[in-house]
Amino acid sequence: MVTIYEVARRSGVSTATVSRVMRDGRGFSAATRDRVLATVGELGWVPNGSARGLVSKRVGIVGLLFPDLAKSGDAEEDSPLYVDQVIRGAERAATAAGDAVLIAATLRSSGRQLAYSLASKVDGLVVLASSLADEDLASIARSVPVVLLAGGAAGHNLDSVGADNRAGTRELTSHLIQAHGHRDLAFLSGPADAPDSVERFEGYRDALVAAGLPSPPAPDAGGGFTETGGERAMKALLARRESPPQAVVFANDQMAIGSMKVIRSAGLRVPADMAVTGFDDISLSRHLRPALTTVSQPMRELGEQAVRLLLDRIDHPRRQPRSVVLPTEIVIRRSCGCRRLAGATRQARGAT
Amino acid sequence: MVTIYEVARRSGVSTATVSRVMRDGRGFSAATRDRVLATVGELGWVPNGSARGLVSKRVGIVGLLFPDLAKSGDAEEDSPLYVDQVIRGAERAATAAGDAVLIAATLRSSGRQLAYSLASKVDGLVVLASSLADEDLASIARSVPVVLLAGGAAGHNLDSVGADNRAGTRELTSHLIQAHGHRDLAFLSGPADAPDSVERFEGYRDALVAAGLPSPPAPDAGGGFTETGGERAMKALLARRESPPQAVVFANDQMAIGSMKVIRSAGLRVPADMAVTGFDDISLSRHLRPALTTVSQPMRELGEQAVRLLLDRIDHPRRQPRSVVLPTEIVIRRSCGCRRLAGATRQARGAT
DNA sequence: AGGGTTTGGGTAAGCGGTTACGTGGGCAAC
DNA sequence: GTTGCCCACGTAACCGCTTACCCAAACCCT
Repeated sequence: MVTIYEVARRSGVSTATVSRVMRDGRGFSAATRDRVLATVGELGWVPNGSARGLVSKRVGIVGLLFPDLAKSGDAEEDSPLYVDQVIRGAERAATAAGDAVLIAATLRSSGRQLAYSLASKVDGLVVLASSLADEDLASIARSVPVVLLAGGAAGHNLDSVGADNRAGTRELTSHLIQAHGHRDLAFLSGPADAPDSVERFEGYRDALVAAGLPSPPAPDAGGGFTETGGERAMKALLARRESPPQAVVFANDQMAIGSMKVIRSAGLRVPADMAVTGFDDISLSRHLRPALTTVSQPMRELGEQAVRLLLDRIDHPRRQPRSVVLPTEIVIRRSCGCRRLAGATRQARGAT
Repeated sequence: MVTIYEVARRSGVSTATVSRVMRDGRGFSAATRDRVLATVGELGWVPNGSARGLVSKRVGIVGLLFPDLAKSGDAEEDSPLYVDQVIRGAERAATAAGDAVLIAATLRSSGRQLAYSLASKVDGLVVLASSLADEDLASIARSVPVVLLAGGAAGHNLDSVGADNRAGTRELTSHLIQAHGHRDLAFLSGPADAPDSVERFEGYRDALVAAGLPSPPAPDAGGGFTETGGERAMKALLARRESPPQAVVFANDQMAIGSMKVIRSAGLRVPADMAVTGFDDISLSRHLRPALTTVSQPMRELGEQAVRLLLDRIDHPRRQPRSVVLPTEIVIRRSCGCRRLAGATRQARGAT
């Protein structure tokens, strides 16, 4: 392994000069710079990041922790596209800042271990909701900067970024009520502990209340944030009721998609017999037949913002924690019963 | 920032003992261990990864370099799901081995810089085809272990993993010819420099030749590996010919999907007027109407294998480079004209 | 009882960079 | 001819761990 000493020796300068050439860009002549750079190229020297990180207290890596749904039981194909987009966004923001992103998926069981292992390798951590038990999150946050993504910032005094779930679902549900005249609705939730799902249910309830309909105490059924989760939730819903509701609001797109085949095999048609909506606007939803009416949230931007907040936090450790809420937007397609798509989307800004 | 010295002092032991407790698990009494662990918990100490990496010559991080198609021009939504799956696979294999994955997307322009920046932070690199110019790849590979993913291992003497593109496309094309009796086919390629695309075209040609049809010198048209790429390629194809071909073999799913609307607006129906096939079997393809006949390749496994090869290489620097080819499998759905799905898939093992 | 081995644990030398500080030469200002 | 300053560069301490080596006490055997 070639080191800075070797480079210095071969260039006839000290290691300090080599280091300066590689960094600031001052304190040496052009001739020296060229000589050093030539040696570097010749030797193929790559400065050791650990050594650099050790002295500068900054490794140029941010971590992204997310829950691995696929691993924890459900089918492979159910893996959340949502996370992929967030990863992409995080990568983009980090690269733009000269950093890189370290990713790790937590199982319920291994979360704590993994988080600590990550923490030792990064300058800070972006933690997606439900990747970590609350106590582990709190513990980690004491030793490394953390920003929370998509929920649950409540108890912890941390930076956080999320989408306006509540306003989005409220707008969407209102559309179902006002534009389509539905009065018999149901909400099928994601995992009980997912803050996203909870907020979306609240938006749903807001809309019902605003329309003078009874306020449901809890979601009608629930499941994972996955296709099979949606399948199960829909089965449970149909089994529980004598007649199907006029419209079903799902906590996310994948659940809505998963429910489709259950609906069909129950002899029902979407949207004629039952309107169906999702949340996220994953790319698949647009291609579906009927195309899925849903709420789009800026998944990639979520990842970007989270990393930006984190980098800012790293540079300013004692700044007041901030909370960023990105707007969502309803996307009207066919599955709600709409036929024409003019003026189809509109932004849902909440007052949360 | 709390260090091992602080932990040692508070526990009344030396740093050596703290280190031993955190690592091997020998050379200290149970009482000492408990005392140290208690202090660690109390202080929330996380060992500094840089310091550790500096002495142990191993940071426990592997890098994954991939091309960012979205960034480099085409629309956002065209981003390759394929890569996301590879990332997940890599993450899984790395986590299983106690490592983590650092990801970075290269633009054409910034590739070299980025690769070096990554190289300084990792123990090794998985490089996806077309993330790096050939010369940069060679240069990087001299200073850090590299395994190549999905192509182009030819010139470089590196470990590599890929899917059996050629056999997959051959089987699929043969199906079009034999089962459906098509004799007028077209192939629409991905980026000209993508080894995957080239191999798929070769498989296509193999099948034509095997059926006694003329061997085309080159793809009928091409584009990026994206929806808009498919759109453009299909437009070019239709513009160039008097009548549409009976079947079109695309270099990947996203292109096939992108072409659908062009086909429809040309007044053609899939598969009645034109059969269409893809490659990859992204999750979207199953949900399409008509569902897309395609070749599935184990994207996640590709990522897993690549990381495993890499970790192996890191442990054994002078082992002979290996090349792993994973089998592909044709997935018969509706877009080729098939109506019944019995015995729908079969593995395509090549002799490559 | 004496010598060898094991056990528990301390000392300190690095790992490969960065950077505060020091130094000598050249040059402008007086 | 001094003095003072800037520039280009070297010296060496230090970042926070790991581990080779050393040592004392306890244990075991003949």
